[in-house]
Amino acid sequence: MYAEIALIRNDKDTDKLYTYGIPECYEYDLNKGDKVSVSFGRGSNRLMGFVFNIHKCVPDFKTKEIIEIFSPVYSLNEKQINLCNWMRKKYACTYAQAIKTILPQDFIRGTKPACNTILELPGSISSAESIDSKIRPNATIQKKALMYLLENGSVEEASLMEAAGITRASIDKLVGKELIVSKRTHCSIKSPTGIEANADNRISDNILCMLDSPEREACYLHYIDQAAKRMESVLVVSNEIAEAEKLFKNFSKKYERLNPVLYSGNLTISALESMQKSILSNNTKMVFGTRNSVFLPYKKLGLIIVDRESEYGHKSDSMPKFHTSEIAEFLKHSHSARLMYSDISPSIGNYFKNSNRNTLFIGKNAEIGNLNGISCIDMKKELKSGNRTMFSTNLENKIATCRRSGKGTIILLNQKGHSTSVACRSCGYVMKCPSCGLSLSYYSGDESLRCPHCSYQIPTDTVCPSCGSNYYKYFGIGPEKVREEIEKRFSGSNVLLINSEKTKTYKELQKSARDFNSGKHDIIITTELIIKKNLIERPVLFAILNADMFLYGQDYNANERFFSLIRKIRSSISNVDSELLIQSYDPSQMAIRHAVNNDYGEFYKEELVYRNTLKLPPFYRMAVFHIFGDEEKNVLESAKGYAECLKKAVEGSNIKILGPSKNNGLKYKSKFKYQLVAKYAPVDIKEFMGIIKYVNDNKRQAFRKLSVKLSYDIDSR
DNA sequence: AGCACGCCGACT
DNA sequence: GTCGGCGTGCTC
Repeated sequence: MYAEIALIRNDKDTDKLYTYGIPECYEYDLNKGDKVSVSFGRGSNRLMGFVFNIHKCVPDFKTKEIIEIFSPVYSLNEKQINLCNWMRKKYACTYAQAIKTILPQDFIRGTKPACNTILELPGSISSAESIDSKIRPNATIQKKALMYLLENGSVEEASLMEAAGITRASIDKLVGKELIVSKRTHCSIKSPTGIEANADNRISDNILCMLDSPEREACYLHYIDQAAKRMESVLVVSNEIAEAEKLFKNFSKKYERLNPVLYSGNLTISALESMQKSILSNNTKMVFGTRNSVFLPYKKLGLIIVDRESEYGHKSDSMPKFHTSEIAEFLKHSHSARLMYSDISPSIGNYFKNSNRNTLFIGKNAEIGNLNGISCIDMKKELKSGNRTMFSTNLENKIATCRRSGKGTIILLNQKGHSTSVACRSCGYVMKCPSCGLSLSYYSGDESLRCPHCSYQIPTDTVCPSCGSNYYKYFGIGPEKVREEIEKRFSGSNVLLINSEKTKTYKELQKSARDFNSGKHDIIITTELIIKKNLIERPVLFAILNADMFLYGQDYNANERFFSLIRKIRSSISNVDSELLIQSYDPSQMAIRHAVNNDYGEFYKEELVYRNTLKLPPFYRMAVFHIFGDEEKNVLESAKGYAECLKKAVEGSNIKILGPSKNNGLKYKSKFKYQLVAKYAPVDIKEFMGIIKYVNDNKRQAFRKLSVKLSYDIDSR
């Protein structure tokens, strides 16, 4: 009998199945999906691997034998093996990357054996003297091990390793010298891959739920009940653990009989093991978690809910860069499960996909939140009437009224610092970050200039470094400047500035919200941070000082994000006396218009036209390649080489390659990073995957030699 | 990642 | 003739 094994190595060269012989003593115990260890290469290094196939046909090359089988708690089940094969194609990733994504790290490292290895002394050794005569006098550990065997008779390998402090490799050597006899017992735990759910072939239609709480929860309950009645499992995937915890708390009482669990990344290995066992044995039929919970070994899923589908948290940032919804679609097919997406403002891409199917849309025109009034101010008119400040007359009056009536004000700004750029009025020199090339923001607190992207920071200079004049000017509105203005205009106001630098934890954010709700502060200047968490309780005036700042981003998602932001503001409002005011220099922009009318359908229609004419997703797809490393010269050279090879490979096709360009993210992983973007039509995906494979094979050695690394996202959004 | 093999120049 | 440095390619 032979097993085809995927090896766990960080190497694309060995990304294929290797055939190993199955020792006779293991033939009964070994199952597809089991974790094993094998020797690989000329050295005697052991590797972990997973069995992808078992067969009888004798290969026409030499084979080695499997060394050890591990406990079935670490195994992949049939569906997970199918998922691995699918991910390898879909994301152009390796077996090892797919397996590492599916199984917790601890399971790949874990070494609980499936079969016990029993060790004892051979008949020729019966006394301490005979041990001394067979080993060298300075081999203290070997002596300790043999003495332990002499005293205890037959022992398990693990207990000898612990008692004598001896490694497995040394035991192997002693076995080879016939100083120890090794015997294996049969596996006591049966592998769980045996019984598979009988999938009926009826793939039900998706559900897209656009309801806001509490109707949203009621909708979940309805479909969970249906699945529970059929004795099927339910998976609820949230974008972040706090959200998953909230749902878990709300739902777990009602569904105690389904033994609900909360799955998170920071569980201990023993907790993970017992959770896996409970899901495998179909004892646990309800799981709440973040994106990784889609990889648990479900027996028969009846319902998958992807909660807050449009949020970033659903996308993985390490290879393979999967999105929860992609894996959920796979699960839907392999389990014949129902799949529900839920978001008050679904992503354009997902809405588009589901519009072309028989998806059941729920709550398309549902009310969102309790907004009392929404208005839009044309700042061009303000300019004409002589108001050159950042506050329209209307806004200024409203803030004053709010202060008198005890209403709070929240000013939304997606900027940092005091001023977003600093330039010399005399020569036009603009202060820029030397590594990112972005305009430096001015921070009034410590009189510093900082890069909005990296950690670059310098003290403010009094003279221009280019021409020496002292005509510096600060452009662009940052939160610090807004605070100055407010304190000038509304004396006695207590302004709170919330940003991601000062408010790092959820607790700090909660405290800020409490202070605001209690009236300790009457005005907050913040990013969208506080809205997402639904922490505001008192009646408020929301003000967006400059909607154009959100809309003129270089990102094609800007419209979508702005529209979604307004929906979230609506949803976060629990108090009926709240209102929203949007200032813009061009209020006729369609994202603003539809956001004011709260009309997703119309927004979607118009946005789709725009995406289509500009050949953007969902009509075209973007793949992003990151080339990174610690030596800039090597990284740049590699990026250029990769781009050249890629461009040559796509010649004659409809695929377009942009770049390489410098990218400033990823500062914690590598010092330098360059980025390539490929734009392709969905019909060209097969051709494109072939090209990626070809280019990667071509460039692998060059990258390795220069210690440059590559990661990519085939379908970025 | 490590190991072997093959090619080539240097040195006995 | 043979030793060793280095680049390349394979590992079931």
